[in-house]
Amino acid sequence: MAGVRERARIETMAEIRRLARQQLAEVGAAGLSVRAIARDMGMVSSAVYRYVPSRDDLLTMLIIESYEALGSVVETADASVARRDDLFGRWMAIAHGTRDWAVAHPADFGLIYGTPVPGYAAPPDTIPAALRFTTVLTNLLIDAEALGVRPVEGTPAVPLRRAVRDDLVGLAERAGMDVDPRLAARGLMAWSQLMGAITIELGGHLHNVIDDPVGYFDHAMAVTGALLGVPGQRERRRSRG
Amino acid sequence: MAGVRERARIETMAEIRRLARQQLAEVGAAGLSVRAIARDMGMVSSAVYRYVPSRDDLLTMLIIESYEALGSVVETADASVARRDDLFGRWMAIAHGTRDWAVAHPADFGLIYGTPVPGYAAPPDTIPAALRFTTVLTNLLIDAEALGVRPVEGTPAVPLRRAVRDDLVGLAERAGMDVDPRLAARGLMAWSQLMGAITIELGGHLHNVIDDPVGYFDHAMAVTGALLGVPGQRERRRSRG
DNA sequence: TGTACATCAGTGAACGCGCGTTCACTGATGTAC
DNA sequence: TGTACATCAGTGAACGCGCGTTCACTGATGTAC
Repeated sequence: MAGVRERARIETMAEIRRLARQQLAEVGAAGLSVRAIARDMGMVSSAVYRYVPSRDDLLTMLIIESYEALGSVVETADASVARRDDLFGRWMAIAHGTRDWAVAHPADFGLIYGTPVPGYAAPPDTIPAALRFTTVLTNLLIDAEALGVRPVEGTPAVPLRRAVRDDLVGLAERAGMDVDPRLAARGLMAWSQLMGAITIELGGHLHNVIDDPVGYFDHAMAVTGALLGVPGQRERRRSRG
Repeated sequence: MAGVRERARIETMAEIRRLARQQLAEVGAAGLSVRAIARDMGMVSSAVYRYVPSRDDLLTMLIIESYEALGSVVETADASVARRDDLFGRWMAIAHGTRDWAVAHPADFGLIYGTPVPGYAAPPDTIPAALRFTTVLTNLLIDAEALGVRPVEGTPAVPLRRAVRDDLVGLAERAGMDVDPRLAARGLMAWSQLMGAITIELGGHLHNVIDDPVGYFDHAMAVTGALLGVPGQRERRRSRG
């Protein structure tokens, strides 16, 4: 019957997380305060310690949750594209999914991809959660390789230094990808382009520059997709017609 | 004779800034504390108020200084390339200059391009300082346009939405550039790719992925440069030979 | 060159505030018999 | 179904700490005559 106590505990826990997240948005990670949460809940501060071992653990919890939330959003976005060989469509869905989430939850995005909080080292528990996002991208690369995409076609060929090549081969191996290191490099670049575009927008650096941030983002991601070697609708339509 | 008093004042001011910057690195922007600075200087906390009107003004000072420092680094990097028509060389110098500075001063980089501190709104005084960096990039675009660079050549053509096109035309006009909006878009993208690559590296997201971050960065920026339409050494050598 | 006054760097105490965390406690909810 | 005991959510006080900012002050440095 899920006991009254247990149900209450779950609800209280959820409330703590909700208020913590709200505080994150209002005062930032460094300002996150156990006492403030207690105050918002109409509790005495020590009561919160029945639910959360310490402030740092609370922060870790929020980080993991944010990774999970973004991971889930991106998995859904990718999965929403029915034609699995529409790599461009999948890339655009992933990119827009990420941006939409980041714009809706800027503080959460900042928590995981923003300036690291000095003195706080994210514990290893966060790694699996963080992998959800990158796995979606990795799978896209694997499918691209399987479909015979080569990043060099149609986009500039830039040589890869030996050391970087080795890094990328290692990355591919660990991820179980059998992928050309150049394609892997393009994947990483697409990732950082995505994060960079979002970071710059959230940082307000497009104010008075771009009034249509979605439009600009869409364009930038389309170019990035092309750079990945993933043909856009236009190109594909042409090559089919 | 620059008066003893005046010289002392300048030195003390410099010391405050130095310690503030050190604190920034150690505890982050949110943890920046007037009292801690005073403590480090062996002064009483109220003494600092002879030099700095308030904590927020101190933060603003640091932001402006960081923009100036980065701007200066990038101006120097760009100027260090003797052949002004070597657009690729200039781009690479700018990119590496930015990364080197960011790696050497991660907290300062975070202050200006990292997660915004909630509740703190950068005053307009920061704008001119921020423009130093973007002006260097803008000039590169202007020179690219003058040299007849068209982003479409050799890199994927992706159509620009009307609204974004208008934004970019406006941007170009305000910056005094007579530049194809597509080229302007590529310039913005290069900027966000640059910032994204650095943010991701500083955030530790390349740990256990890339052991040679400089090499990877160099590759990524070379590809980005090609995307800008700026021919790389290799291509240029070939087209010359 | 010497004196009288103004400037200003730095002191020390205080105001009112917030923080994380511990601990002994009360009283309600759950469990075993 | 009823009683005895165990569990556990939440209390309230306390520890020791840090913060930004103001204010009346002392004493050294600078300036005008």
